[in-house]
Amino acid sequence: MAALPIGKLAARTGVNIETIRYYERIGMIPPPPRSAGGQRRYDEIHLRRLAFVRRCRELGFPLDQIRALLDLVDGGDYTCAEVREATVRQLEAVRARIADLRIMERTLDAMAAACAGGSVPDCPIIDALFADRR
Amino acid sequence: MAALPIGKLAARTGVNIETIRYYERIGMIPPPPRSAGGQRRYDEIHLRRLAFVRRCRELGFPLDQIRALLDLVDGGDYTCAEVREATVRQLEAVRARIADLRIMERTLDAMAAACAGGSVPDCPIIDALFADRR
DNA sequence: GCTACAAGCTGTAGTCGCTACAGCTTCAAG
DNA sequence: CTTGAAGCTGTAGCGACTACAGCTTGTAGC
Repeated sequence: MAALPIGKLAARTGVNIETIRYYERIGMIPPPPRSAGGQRRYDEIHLRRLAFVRRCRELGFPLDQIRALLDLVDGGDYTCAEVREATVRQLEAVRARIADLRIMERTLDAMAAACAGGSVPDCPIIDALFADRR
Repeated sequence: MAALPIGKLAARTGVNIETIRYYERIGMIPPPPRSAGGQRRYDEIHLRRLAFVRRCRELGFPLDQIRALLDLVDGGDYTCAEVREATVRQLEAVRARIADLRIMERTLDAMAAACAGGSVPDCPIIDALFADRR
């Protein structure tokens, strides 16, 4: 029924056209059938799958993990535990990244606070950046 | 006095050898003098400068911003306000990134909580990933 | 002085996840 | 039937490294 050209698929999933073609090239999504003239024609299954990839990307999953997830789903014999495993691992990765960034944030904030921001050439930020850590 | 070969510089700054050569190639650090046989020999000035770059990278500054910062310092006529500007902008970038990641964190956490993790093949995480946002 | 072998050299290619062309062809509305 | 939007392939670029391969140099111990 719905035979979406790539532009419509892009509009409906929020995934860039170039990115869709890229995903196909690297095997993230299956190659769709083509029109007589060679243009890609997508259906609801492609839409669902691409939306899944998009959703995972928004949650920070790397492409190879998404591929693994899709393989699980495609296999049909996946267990909830396997999926939960991947999710928890990703959650931990996100938390680790946040922890890193929070250190950066505190340091930058302290540096900005130490600096009056005047037109004097002697800046405590530069001093801090040049200072040896540890 | 101190004529450090690249390996020692790497050890003292915590910057990978390959990365040091890369920084030189892209003009982040000046090319050092060479030994008779063509090997790089660094001094304290190089050490300080590389440590500065390292410190900025740890704080998440992109290389071109670090370059701008170094240009400011090299010019000698920088003002505290300019440096503070760059720092505050970087702080904002870090905070924006944290905000993004916290959304991911909450979503992943909710998904993991919704999932019992049993060996049943019907997984609420997969359902959530396939569900339309909005 | 000689011998090992650690350390350094250059240049190129790969990583991740896209994004941006150039130069062409096809589709679909009027 | 025309026209302009949309799609096609293939390649190259981004940022910030990292990892070779295949060679040369430096240096410590004898």
